[in-house]
Amino acid sequence: MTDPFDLAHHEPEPVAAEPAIAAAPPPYLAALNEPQQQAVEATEGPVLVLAGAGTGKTRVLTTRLAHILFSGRARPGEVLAVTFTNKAANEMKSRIESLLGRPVESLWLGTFHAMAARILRRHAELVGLESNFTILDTDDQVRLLKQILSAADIDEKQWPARNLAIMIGRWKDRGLRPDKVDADAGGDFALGQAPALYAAYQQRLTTLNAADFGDLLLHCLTIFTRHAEVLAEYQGRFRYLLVDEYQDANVAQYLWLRLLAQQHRNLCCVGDDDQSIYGWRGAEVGNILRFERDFPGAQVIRLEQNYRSTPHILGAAAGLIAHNSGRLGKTLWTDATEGEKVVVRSVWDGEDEARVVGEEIEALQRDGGSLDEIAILVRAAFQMREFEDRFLTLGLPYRVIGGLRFYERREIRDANAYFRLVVQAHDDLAFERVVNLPKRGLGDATMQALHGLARAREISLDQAARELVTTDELRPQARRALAGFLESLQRWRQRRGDLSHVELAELVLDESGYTAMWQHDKAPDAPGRLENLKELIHALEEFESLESFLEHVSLVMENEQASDSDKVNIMTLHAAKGLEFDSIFLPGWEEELLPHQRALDEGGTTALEEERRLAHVGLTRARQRVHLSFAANRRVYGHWRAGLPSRFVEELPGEHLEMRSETGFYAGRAAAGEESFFASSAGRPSFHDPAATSGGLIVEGRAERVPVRQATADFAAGDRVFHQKFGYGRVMQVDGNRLEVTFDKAGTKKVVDSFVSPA
DNA sequence: TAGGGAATATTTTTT
DNA sequence: ATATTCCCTA
Repeated sequence: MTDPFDLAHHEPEPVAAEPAIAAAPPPYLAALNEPQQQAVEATEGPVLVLAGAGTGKTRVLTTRLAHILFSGRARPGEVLAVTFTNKAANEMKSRIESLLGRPVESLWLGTFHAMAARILRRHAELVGLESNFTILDTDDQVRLLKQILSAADIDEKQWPARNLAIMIGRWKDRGLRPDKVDADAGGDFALGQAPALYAAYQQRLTTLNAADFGDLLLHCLTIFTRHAEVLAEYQGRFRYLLVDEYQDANVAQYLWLRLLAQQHRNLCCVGDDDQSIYGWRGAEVGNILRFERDFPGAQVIRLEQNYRSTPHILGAAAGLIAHNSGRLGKTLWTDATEGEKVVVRSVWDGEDEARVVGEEIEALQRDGGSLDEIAILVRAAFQMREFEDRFLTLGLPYRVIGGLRFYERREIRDANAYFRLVVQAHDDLAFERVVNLPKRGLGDATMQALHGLARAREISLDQAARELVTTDELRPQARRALAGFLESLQRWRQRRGDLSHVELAELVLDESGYTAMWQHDKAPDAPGRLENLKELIHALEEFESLESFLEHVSLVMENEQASDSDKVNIMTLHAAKGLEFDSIFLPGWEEELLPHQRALDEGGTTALEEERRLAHVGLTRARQRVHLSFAANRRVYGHWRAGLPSRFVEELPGEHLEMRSETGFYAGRAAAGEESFFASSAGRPSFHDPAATSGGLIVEGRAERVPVRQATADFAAGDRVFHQKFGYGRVMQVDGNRLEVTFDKAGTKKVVDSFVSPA
């Protein structure tokens, strides 16, 4: 009620002016197609917007929100809009502001976790926390669980803390508090003690005044169910709720939304069941499939006009995803002209694949294409290296998207631990992290003593340390070091009043010796770490206080990606969701890699369908062209393995494909006495090569040997050839069946012609 | 306490 | 192959 920015007040057209608006729709509506308009205007009651890839989902979401505000249906503080990533939240915010033509501050717009944290800070005492509770990240969690495992005398070797963390995370995803977890839910983890360990972990978190990511939602649920008046407050407040990427919501998030939406029932969820690729981290496709049942009277609006891809790409994607069952079903269509067919190519191995992709990219570049508009989407990170290697030799600029985030770096986490300790003296995890960093000569013995005292007295490590230095318990050296550390902490805490938080941060990093530690480190990455620390200080400047910065770090820190010069993008298929590029390369469409073997092992058919959706996401990222490829051989963790084309290749409708496989290629292998890639396929799913009709490759992937194409190839000087061991090269001289070949990489060699094939 | 050598585990990722 | 993590010894 005290929102500083009350839109309804400033708005020249209050609710009474509604008919006039309807008669002449505002410009932002006119720019939308029919179903998009419906999705924007269906403000009342539950709405599910099924938005296929490239159908203008974000546009609908933002316009809908703007429409709700413009029409005076709600003030900014009465709208809750949730996303999964900060990137999505930021994008939505800036687009809404540009639609409204002014900044909006009081909106509840952010990630599920940020919004839940905001609520939880206000009512923390209801779940036994203080409002300044610490938010632990995955790393802290695992450290804590390690302690709990060792306290319970469980061999961390046999039952890794990380696995327990994942297990607990999944329980939290499903909204299960320790008392709700089945006694046998943990399987044989630590001989069935997992649920008890979960309870101990929660106990410990409360003592530490800390919450992990899952708790943010879970504690909210606890508060909502146990304190009707608190729930009622938020239910009354949020007149309209919007949810992005609903297919990614887990059960806890679903319950959270359902509770909050109960009073006004104006819940609009936007999502695409065909893009659900996060089941492995708790997302429940069931949420979106059950929407109409969960919210009776719900309208379902389908956005099916695709503004991104060509008909061939959409056709290929549609044919693939049609193999999934249990879909809500959408048929994407487009006005676009036909465009290029999806290029499917077989290659010998990963290196070959990278070479071919490199060539294609150079060709695109020659035709005036921008590298920024090209992306290589891989299933697993290890596939990236091959491309990086190749692009380095070609001098082709690239960037890798994803990977370690800024705040996950060790030095940043260390620095933050110092800040946390200054702000919150009893942050034991932070204390432990930095008490001996840089080395102060405080080892196991000291820590044992500290922990013992802290546990016995139920006090924090900081307090325990203060007591311990007044006794003779520690060796004089350790005692002096610990006293010095405590003195520094005290000094820094006192200076919070007279220094700005930025100056204080610099002082802490400096006086603690942390900066000096890296300055003296001769490791090659030390200078980079110092750079990062500088960047951290720089980032601090944008915040009012250390506290607000720390909240930002744990919840809202962006994955800064400098959009610098023109570069090819390399990323995983997961990281590509929500992005689009002119040209997409999809390497590694092989059995065991694209339907990933581990996914299949763990999740069976469900996982297979998720893998298929992943492939579908890959295809639908492309505006103009897709080149996909599979390799006959791939080096996996140092071992060569023969592979089969992915079953997904087979599932693509042939009319949208163009096969480009070098004829005679595999024969060359067979002739050289290698085990053919198809020959190794006995007992594997059979593979029908769509090229069989056009390219004269292998027809059925049965166990028989590929017919040897006996040297129809007479080589002449100047021919490009390929050799299994030496790679590509050019024939310099012919002497009977012996060739002198200058290889691109291996230099000049004499080889027998049956060992090379035409390239 | 530190540093080296062995052991281990390598899908996907956000908060 | 490789990177990280862990354990043990000096």
